[in-house]
Amino acid sequence: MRRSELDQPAQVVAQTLLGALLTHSVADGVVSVRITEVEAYGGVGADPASHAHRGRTPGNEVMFAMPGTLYVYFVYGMHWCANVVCGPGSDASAVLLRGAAVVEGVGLSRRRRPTVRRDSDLAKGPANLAAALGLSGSANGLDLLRRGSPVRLSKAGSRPVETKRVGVGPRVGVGRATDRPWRWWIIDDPTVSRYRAGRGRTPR
DNA sequence: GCGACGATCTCA
DNA sequence: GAGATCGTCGCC
Repeated sequence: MRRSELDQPAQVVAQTLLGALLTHSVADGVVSVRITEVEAYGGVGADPASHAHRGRTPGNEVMFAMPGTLYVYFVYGMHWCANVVCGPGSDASAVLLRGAAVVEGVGLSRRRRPTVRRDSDLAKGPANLAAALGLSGSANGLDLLRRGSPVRLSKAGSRPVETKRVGVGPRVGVGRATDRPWRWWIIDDPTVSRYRAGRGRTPR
């Protein structure tokens, strides 16, 4: 996958990433997933629901890195979530990876998620996706396009997803800017998470 | 320095 | 439908 494909607004990149492959290689082995559900988040001042909305802080600085950088953050005191930093430029927009199908390394991902029954649940939901891939804070800031990087993004061997098979709707669990249909998923795919409305909040 | 709250998940 | 669980940021 070329950097220029990611050097675009997150809403564009989000749809590009459907069907793409994300691979994490460690000493124990490799887990590779096919992305089935994504959400776009805007940059500074552009999206009240984005971590970058209020500007650069030590916690969100990776969002300001170049497109193709992996942004991993910690939520709810126990979960990690993974994002692909987008553009244009380093505008701090990003795409949250919410769902995926494990296509390689099912055994390793099952060891990371021992309670899971169905394979389709291994990387269903953003925190589960990060867990199945073994992504945590130490992967924050990695370049997903650099040759030799432990976490890689590619479209090799993946057919583009047909437009008619892509669903669109509001983001999950987001309490601000709830009117933006910035979530995309592959229709009828069992690895797409269930929709839950966010707690309502006064716009900021 | 403090406290509210969050891009979640699991189980009842 | 609620609890687990804690880092981060904004505000006092």
